[in-house]
Parts: sequence; structure tokens; C-alpha cells
Amino acid sequence: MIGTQPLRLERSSIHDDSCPSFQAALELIGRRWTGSILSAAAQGARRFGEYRAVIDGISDRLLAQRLRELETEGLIERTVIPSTPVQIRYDLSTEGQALLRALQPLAHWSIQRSARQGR
Amino acid sequence: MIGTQPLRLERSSIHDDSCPSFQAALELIGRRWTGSILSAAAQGARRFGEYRAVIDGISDRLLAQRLRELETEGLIERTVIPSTPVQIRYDLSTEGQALLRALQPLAHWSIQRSARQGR
DNA sequence: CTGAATCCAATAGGATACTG
DNA sequence: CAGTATCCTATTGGATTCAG
Repeated sequence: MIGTQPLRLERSSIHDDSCPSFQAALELIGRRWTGSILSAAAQGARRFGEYRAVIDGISDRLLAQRLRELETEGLIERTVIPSTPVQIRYDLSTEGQALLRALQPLAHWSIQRSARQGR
Repeated sequence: MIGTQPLRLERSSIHDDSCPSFQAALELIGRRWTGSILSAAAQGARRFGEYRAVIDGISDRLLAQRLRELETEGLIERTVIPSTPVQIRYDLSTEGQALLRALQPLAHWSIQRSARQGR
């Protein structure tokens, strides 16, 4: 068979039909810049300009778009602070933090992978 | 765990600049149908027609395209068996299996998430 | 500073038909 | 069975400009 493990996933784990929300999550996460944005948030970015500074190459338009998508998905919370000028903060929600943790094995996988391919 | 920790990820974990291959992997995985294909493979699909049968709604064109992409990424191995007619098998590679395992926490996350939202 | 609006180019996806 | 070819539409992404 494959390797050491039979590698049985429950049918509900990945397949579209059983779990459309998983596909939705994958598609959001897979969208360009989303990983960078979550990572930036984990590193302490909070304001629009901070994200923009940390994420090299992203345009205002796409940053705004992704932040909106992430907010819609409940992964980031947008807070307006009434000062002059108005400050707006984007914080990881509890769900967003959980997502980030769930993403770690994947990050680990890709690091090992590139190490293998790098040589 | 979540709210109590500062949630520090190493800078190399997700960010584009540090790990472009992670972004590439995310974008492939996030692409439509890819999750379903990996899942089908984990469930035992091997031949083109088997994937097509298990994955509801996918077109030949996209199935062929995704299988090629996954093969290019080294996640699936294509084997031609010289019989009449020729048989072609698509098996998860060791890397593909590792990826699938790395994806499990994400699947778990999405299940809990939809359970929370479902009610 | 924090975006929204617009325009344009490139890419992804769906349907259908056809081939060795 | 295992795809390819073609056509067409929808979605993405980039650049630039404008506004509260």
C-alpha cells in the first residue's frame, strides 16, 4: 500500500460533498496574500499600514479585499477607534488564531518539502 | 491556550518572502477540486474514471488538469501499465500522503467551525 | 492614513465535442 | 478508458486615481 499507515481519513474530512465549508476555507486560505496577512497578524500587525508594510508587494486594493473577506469569514475582527484621525484595527479573532494553529503542520510540511527539493 | 499565549510563529512559517513554496502549496491546495482529488486518492481512487466517479461534478478537463498539476508538484505519481487497453494509475506519493496528514488539523478546524456556525 | 472606484489584462472554470 | 481541443464566461489581480 502506501507507506506505513493505511491513511484512512473519515469520509467527512476533505471531500466537497461532505464538507463544503472545508473547501471554502481552503479556497480562502489558498487565495493569494491570505497566508501572508494571517502571518502578519500573528506577528503583531494591526493597522492597515502595518499590514501593507510587512507584506511586500501587496496592493491597497487587494489588502482591503482580503481583509474584508477574512472579516466576513470571522477570522479577523475590524475595530474602528474614534480618534482623529480615525484608527482602524484588524485583529485575529479566536477562530483566526485557531486557524493559524491548524495551519502549522502544513507550514511544517512545506518547509521540509522545500528543504528536500532545495538540495 | 489560545487567548493565553501571544501566538508567536516563527517568521519562516507562513510569510511569502520566507517561504514562497508554502504559498505555492496553499494555492494549489486551495484551487478548486484539489482537496476532493486528494481525498478521493486517500479513499482508494486510482484510475481516471474512479476519480471522476467519486468526485461529483468535476469535468474531464479539470480533472486532467489538476492531476497534472499534482503530478508536477510531486504529490501524485502517474504510472502507465502496458496492458490492452493501457491502464493509467494515479497514486498518492509519499509527499502527498504527508500533505494529507498535514491537512488533517485544518479539516478538524473546519468541522468544528461549521458545527459552531451550523447552529 | 484608510481605503473605494475604475479600467484593463491574465487566469480559471464550465460545456461540449472529439480521438487513440 | 483516458484524455485533448475549442469556445466562451467569470473571476482575479495589478495600476492608478480619487476621497473621507
